[in-house]
Amino acid sequence: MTDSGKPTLLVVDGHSLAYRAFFALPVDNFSTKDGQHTNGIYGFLSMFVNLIKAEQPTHLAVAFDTSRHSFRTDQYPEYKATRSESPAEFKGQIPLLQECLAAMNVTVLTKEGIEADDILATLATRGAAEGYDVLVCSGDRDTIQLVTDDVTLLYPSVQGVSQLKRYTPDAVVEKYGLPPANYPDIAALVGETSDNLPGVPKVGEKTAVKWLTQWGSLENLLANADKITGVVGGNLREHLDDVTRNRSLNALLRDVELEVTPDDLKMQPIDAQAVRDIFARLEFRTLLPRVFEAVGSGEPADEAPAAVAVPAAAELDADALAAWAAEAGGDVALTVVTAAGLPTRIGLAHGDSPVEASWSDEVAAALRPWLESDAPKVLADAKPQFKALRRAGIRLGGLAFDPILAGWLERPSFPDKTLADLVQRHLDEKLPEADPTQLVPETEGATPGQLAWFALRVAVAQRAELPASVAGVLAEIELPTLDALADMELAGVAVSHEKLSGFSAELLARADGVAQLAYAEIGREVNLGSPKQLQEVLFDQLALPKTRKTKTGYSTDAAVLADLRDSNPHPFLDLLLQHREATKLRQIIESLDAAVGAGPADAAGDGRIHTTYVQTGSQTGRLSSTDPNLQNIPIRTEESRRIRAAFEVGAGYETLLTADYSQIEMRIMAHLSGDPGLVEAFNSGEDLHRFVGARVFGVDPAEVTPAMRTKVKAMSYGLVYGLSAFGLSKQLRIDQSEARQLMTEYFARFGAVRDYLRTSVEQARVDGYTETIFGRRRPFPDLTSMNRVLRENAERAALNAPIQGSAADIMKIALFRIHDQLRTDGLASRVLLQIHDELVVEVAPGEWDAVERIVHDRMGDAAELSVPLDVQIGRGANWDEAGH
DNA sequence: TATTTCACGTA
DNA sequence: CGTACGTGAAATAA
Repeated sequence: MTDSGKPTLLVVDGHSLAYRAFFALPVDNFSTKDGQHTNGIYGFLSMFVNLIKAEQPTHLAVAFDTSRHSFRTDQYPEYKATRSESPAEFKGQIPLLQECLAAMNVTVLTKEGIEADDILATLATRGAAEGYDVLVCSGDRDTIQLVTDDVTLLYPSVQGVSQLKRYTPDAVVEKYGLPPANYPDIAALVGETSDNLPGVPKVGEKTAVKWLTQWGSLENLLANADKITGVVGGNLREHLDDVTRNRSLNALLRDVELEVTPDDLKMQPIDAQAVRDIFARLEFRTLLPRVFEAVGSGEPADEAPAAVAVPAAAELDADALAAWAAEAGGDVALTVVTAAGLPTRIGLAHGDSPVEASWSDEVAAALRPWLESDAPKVLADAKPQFKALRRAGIRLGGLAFDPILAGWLERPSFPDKTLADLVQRHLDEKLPEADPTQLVPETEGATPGQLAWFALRVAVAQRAELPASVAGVLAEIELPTLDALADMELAGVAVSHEKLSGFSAELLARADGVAQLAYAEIGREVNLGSPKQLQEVLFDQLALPKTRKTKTGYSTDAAVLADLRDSNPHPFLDLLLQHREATKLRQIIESLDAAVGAGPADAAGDGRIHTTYVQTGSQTGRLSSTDPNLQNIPIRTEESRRIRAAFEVGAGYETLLTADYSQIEMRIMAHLSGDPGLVEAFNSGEDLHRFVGARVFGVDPAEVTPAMRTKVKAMSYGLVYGLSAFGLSKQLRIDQSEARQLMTEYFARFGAVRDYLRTSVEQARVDGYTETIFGRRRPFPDLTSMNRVLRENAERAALNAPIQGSAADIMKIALFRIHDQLRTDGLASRVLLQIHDELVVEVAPGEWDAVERIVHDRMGDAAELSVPLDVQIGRGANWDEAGH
């Protein structure tokens, strides 16, 4: 609202300003880590929030061009024809910018065949007529014609996009000597090179203004063209048509049919979560507070009209609750509120009548039959609730849907982490949440019954839009796996504190000793853990050749140091590598040791480590493991295996069993590609790499040398990741030409593999997603990106996704079948760990034979492929012994 | 104090 | 210029 008391309408030309920002800001400083350029978006938004803060508009819209084609190009095909193609780096930014604006609830306007400036002109004209103070912000000079007492133009100066010059009628007169309405006349005479609209030769702004002042109007000037003397007079007479054309083209349309009126453009509170999401994606950090400051965080304690009345949950006693559950047919949503890993409250919902109760022995006893039954249940983020119930002695049955898992399957790249996110996305409502920072929250959070009510409605919405194949993955793979994971987390794995702490002390002593020697080599003490200080030592003090560049300098990673050691041997390098190894191992040991018995509050003191498997933790379908991560325990070096030796069979159990799939990804490649050679390799029983090496190098399997085997092995594994000749040469330390030769030979023998990889990416480009053997999908929007880095990254990931994902599916199927069968067969043995293609099982006394058979068979028959699934079993008192 | 970067462990 | 993850220390921003 301005001083005049009139509302202020701000209309912005999104395209022209983003384009200016694109050139004003260096691309290099504004790209996400996967290569999406963001400088235009950032520059635009930065200017935009400043503008909003400074001008405090009450109404707001941003207009965009739809394409280069418009009614002007219809009239005059050469219009803007000389304008060069906008850079590839810019193209993808406009849709993302529009997403940002949508998240901010800013109206974005486009219209086919109409340029953004015509939309601005229409809104400005209408707004002024309807009593608004109008601000037009555009980088196109033609918008000067819009300026009136009610319409001010904000035009970016050459210094930068954030410096906006205000054009009022007076300012226009001051700059051009004529009122705004005459500006198009000037422009018509002068012409506009950037629009490919030639004007009258030798006529610039000065002459144009002089003529127009003298003759009063363009029409009068043109009518009297024969009275103009000199060369310019002749030029004018020769270019009368051009001037008329220019004048008709540079007149902005003021009556474009729009679906909105100025009144519809009232500023809306932003969707704070959506803004956070998109900014996180674009890796904008400093912008977020600025946006919130300019337009408010939009988190409406103030006005948020609850779109839908949330039904109050009825508080029931144990018997009433049990009766309610027994009567409810169909899906019932369930929410278990937990504290310290145990249930405290429980809520149920079915239809529009949520009910709830505090957890008690009575409630547990009354509800147990229903909870353990197959009656279908919907739980959002079921695993922790499942675990809490198990600690209370109840094993939940009938898990039918989990909105969090469903959301992840639908959008694995950007999973919604909470029910609140899903309520926003699928219901477009706000889940009432208490402000955790307030001791006595102003806003009440949803009660357990209400949470269940929301979860059920989200589930209904998700079920309606989940593709059948994805719904199948949820029901047939993910939900059964969830049960198994909960049990694995509860079980934990026994780890010997004694073994760990002894080793840790040893490593600490060694690291110190090595560090002292390293200091002696360079004559001073530095922090060997600091890449920055190491760069000084290596490249300044020791003047070693510069290595691979990183964002902040030159790399000092192990591969680089090993190269450096070959070319420029120096004792410091060896000592540094030794120090790294020792400190890394020690760090791993320390964090494991801290997790023994400590762990989450709910598991303290049992001498076991309880990891958490994040079922939504990957984009391919794999699990991830956190707190601590037990999927990256060292194995490669002799020394590091001492860590695995600390993972022991627990009290009351007899031994550990490890089982792993050998070359599962290559087997999946063989299956998916149907390559006869590769299929034969796996069916022949011959060692895979020996077999492949024999084919590639044209020798007998017996004659395959270790060097040959290493090469084809690297090639085979690299294929799965989309390896290039460059990458292969680097890894094998051979010439690129030799690497290329190797690839050629390989594909000559295994051509179907290449065909498969090629067609699967092309198919993904068409579909927009990849699919595993079992129907798990992963979207790949970047496969059609104009940005080469983005596109090629997406291509490699798309190549890998069906293979890694199918392997993950197979392992999950094997895992829950083993888990389930151990229980139904009445065995006490239990699965403890999953490391992508390996399982670790704790075997109870006397159960080895039965357990080995179950594990072997269920892993072997988890999927029916055109090649066998080979399973290796190991046995030992600890993980190192059991491994192989 | 919170977030980012580098390095490095696994499949 | 090889996919998929999680963690900790140091550096950097706030």
